[in-house]
Amino acid sequence: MSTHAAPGQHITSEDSAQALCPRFHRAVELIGRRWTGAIVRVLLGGPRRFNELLAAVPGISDRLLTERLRELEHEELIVRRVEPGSPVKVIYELTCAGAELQEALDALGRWAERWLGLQP
Amino acid sequence: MSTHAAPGQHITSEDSAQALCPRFHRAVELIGRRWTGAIVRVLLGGPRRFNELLAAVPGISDRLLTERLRELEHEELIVRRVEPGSPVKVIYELTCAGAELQEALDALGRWAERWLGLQP
DNA sequence: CTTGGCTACCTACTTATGGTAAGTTATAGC
DNA sequence: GCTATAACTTACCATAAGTAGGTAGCCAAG
Repeated sequence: MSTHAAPGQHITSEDSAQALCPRFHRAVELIGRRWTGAIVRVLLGGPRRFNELLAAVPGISDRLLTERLRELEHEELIVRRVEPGSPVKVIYELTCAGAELQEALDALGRWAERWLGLQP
Repeated sequence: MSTHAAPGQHITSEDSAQALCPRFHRAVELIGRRWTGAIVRVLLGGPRRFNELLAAVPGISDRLLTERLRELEHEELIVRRVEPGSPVKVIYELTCAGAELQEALDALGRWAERWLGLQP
């Protein structure tokens, strides 16, 4: 098994590409991106406005929140809804696909409760 | 778990710091780091040697694999065992804590099967 | 006894991603 | 006209990831 293909060469399906389910890989890369899991978890609690998310996800910057929301929208895990008015309200909520991440995120949450101490 | 607010409930800046369980946050930052989820998932299939992991996780470089393995070892999700011999064998396997990620990763895997297409 | 191969790394360098701060547009209140 | 708020942009710098190449220890072939 020549794993590491010569410089510049691409890894082909022969070599190990199927060793790990590619959909799982995509999923972990997607919700694993910094802040994404946290954002989705907040949205599991119901629709939220931009600034509510900013407050609910401690540490994230507005730039990154925008970026992550765009990505999630593109992946169709959330929808963006604009309510016109005095100051416009932009509301984000989970799609069906997004909401179904609950089981996985809850399982991860339970694991974290059990195994992760709190010392940083 | 007290993490979720009821649908529609308002999140204020006071509770924002605690709005998202810090352990969950650590967990998602930990297994969300690039490749980490994939590595753990391979190890759920049993102990693996360095080069076996390299082959089983398509796309990862040896440098990053080393780095991720060190991190996982430090977090006590895996143990590193060296078997002396002609060419030394270095074997990585999950600790109890690591093995218990199975539920969460399986749930994510099921979600990915259901919702993620394959087009890259 | 030198050459080449294997395993499990390490070092240096380049590119991509994340973080910080300031600016923008539009509307509203004073 | 001045200031505020919401939801972003833009510009810039820091950190993380990707790539290339090298190393040490051992073995077996030539």
